[in-house]
Amino acid sequence: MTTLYSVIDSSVGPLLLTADERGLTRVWFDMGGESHRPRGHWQRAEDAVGSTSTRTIDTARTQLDEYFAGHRTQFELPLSPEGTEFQRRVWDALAEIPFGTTISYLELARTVGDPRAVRAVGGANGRNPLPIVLPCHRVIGADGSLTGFGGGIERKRWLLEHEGAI
Amino acid sequence: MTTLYSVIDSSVGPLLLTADERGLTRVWFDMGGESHRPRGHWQRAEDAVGSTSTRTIDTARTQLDEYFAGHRTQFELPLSPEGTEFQRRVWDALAEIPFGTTISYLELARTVGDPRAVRAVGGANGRNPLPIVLPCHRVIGADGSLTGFGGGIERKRWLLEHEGAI
DNA sequence: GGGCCGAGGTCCGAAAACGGCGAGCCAAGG
DNA sequence: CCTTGGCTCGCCGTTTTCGGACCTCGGCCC
Repeated sequence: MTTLYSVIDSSVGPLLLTADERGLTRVWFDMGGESHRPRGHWQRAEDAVGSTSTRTIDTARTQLDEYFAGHRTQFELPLSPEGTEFQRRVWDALAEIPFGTTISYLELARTVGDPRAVRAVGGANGRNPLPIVLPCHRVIGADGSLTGFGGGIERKRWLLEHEGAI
Repeated sequence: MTTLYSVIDSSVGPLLLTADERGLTRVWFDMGGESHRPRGHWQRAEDAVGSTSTRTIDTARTQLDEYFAGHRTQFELPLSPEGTEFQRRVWDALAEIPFGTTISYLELARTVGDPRAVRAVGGANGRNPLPIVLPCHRVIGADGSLTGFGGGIERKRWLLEHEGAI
């Protein structure tokens, strides 16, 4: 199971994408420092044309471009996020939130099954490996505050304004 | 990083070898039961001729044959044992013990740096993933007793007699 | 020979700390 | 009154920490 990567440009800065044979594994924002640098054992997607993983990254790039251009409201590509059973349940639920909509952590917890698991849902949200594609930015505080975002509140606000959901 | 395997015959019974691109990863004795059965996701070395890993396994087979035939007293091939930093220090030290020689756990502990870490060295020895190649069988009790061996004391005795070190 | 103890690293399970929250309460300002 | 902001507390999955048990021993005593 080899991992490929590629960096693309976007309205919220460069994005580092990684994928394996099963699908897209991560989307990283450039937060400065180490986190945005490719790991040593990854291979450049450009050097492995024709592979499944490369096709996944190409598709992701295309659809993200369309999203930022305002021509796409949902993503359709193979995903392969790694996480616990609970986290995957939360992330699955994220995919159901429509473009331009927001919901609260409480509501999200409810759809996941346990309204009391609010903070746990917050945690899982914070560890979403596929921001933008899995729209964790559409989850906000019950009082309407933006609360937090792995890529920085600024990017969260930008995305919500771009979707006309501010 | 894919793992290849192959089974070879030896004077102490069949040996299951595994290797990855970096080198030999494990040598398993047949202890009966599950432990000697290849894991599902490994590939047969014979089905991947030409790869680095296959060459490693071929080399290992050849050198082990020579060792058991009495024509070889040390191994020269890429190794890739997995373990903690402490364990690797111990295993590195193992490689320095000459053919036909024995040392005590205490001496080994000393060369590793801390004479008090005797039992820890015993533990690391017990988890040596590359028996025979990394000669953990040459480590015996300070009073000359054989004490223990992952592959069974019988094999330890056989190896030491074969090396004329009994 | 047998038994007891001290030693260092690892493994494993238990317990505590930590969040991208929400509700309830209280105090201050309009 | 009503709103805001600041606290406190309970909730739940995850991560980290901590404490014991275990071990291919060696030294000491009987």
